Amino acid sequence: MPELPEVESVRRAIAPALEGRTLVDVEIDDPRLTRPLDPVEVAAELRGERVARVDRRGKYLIVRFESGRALLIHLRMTGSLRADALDGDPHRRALLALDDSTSVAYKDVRRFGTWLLLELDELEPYLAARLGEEPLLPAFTAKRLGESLAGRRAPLKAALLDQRTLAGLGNIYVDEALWYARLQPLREAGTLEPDELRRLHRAIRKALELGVARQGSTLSTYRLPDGSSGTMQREFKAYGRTGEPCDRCGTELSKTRIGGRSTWYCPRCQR
DNA sequence: ACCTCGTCCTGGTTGC
DNA sequence: TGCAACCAGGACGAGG
Repeated sequence: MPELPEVESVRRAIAPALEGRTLVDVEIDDPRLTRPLDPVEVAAELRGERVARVDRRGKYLIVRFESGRALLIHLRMTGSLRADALDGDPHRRALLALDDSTSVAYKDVRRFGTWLLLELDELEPYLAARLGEEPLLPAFTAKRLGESLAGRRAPLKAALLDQRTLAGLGNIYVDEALWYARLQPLREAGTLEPDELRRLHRAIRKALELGVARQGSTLSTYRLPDGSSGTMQREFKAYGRTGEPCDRCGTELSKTRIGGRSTWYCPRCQR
């Protein structure tokens, strides 16, 4: 499931292939990808655009064109960008042909992913309405985290999955961060003490930075643009480890369901 | 304003 | 063995 570390890993790997290149042909096969817009029209709009830079905000990839427009790509569950045409792949949903005769393909088995073409003045409002602080930037502090959780009665797990609290955490990295922070996922989000907020702030940073360093976690479909796998799954402390001993205290890890999402935690040292 | 839940999707796994 | 039911979850909209 592409979360911040996976999207950032894809960005770093695909940026050199796209930056400075002109889209000489664009093919979009799945109407769902550009919904509610007609994929044929979006493809036509993209043709001739030259890529200035590839950025990331939360779990969004931002392909910025020299015209000022931007293509906002969200991989959702199973989307992936590949530095390859992926000819014959039944799950290829779009194909970009570049002016250096290379191709970038978009593959998405479950078709949750989205492509949105925005004008220069639409991009920042679109993102600002949906996303909180960028957790790996200096502006994200324990104080800011406290402010975004203040007064909230939802469980910590649910509050951290909300992209407006902070941008980029998904089911995996929330469980990992809460394990590092020694905080119970059902804790009421607005009740954290200053010391707990500092622990959570450090833990979020730690989980995400390790994820980026390992180029994301490959459980089934996540791949880097060259088709290789991330290795963060080897570092999991909580996610998916039902019944395994906690690396800190040895207690068997528990699995529960919070906000409709599977949640793993240590019932002894996460309070 | 805040919170929870159902929906969209497909393929792999589980259970009868 | 075959097939149905279940499970995975990011974002969004409906409803409380």
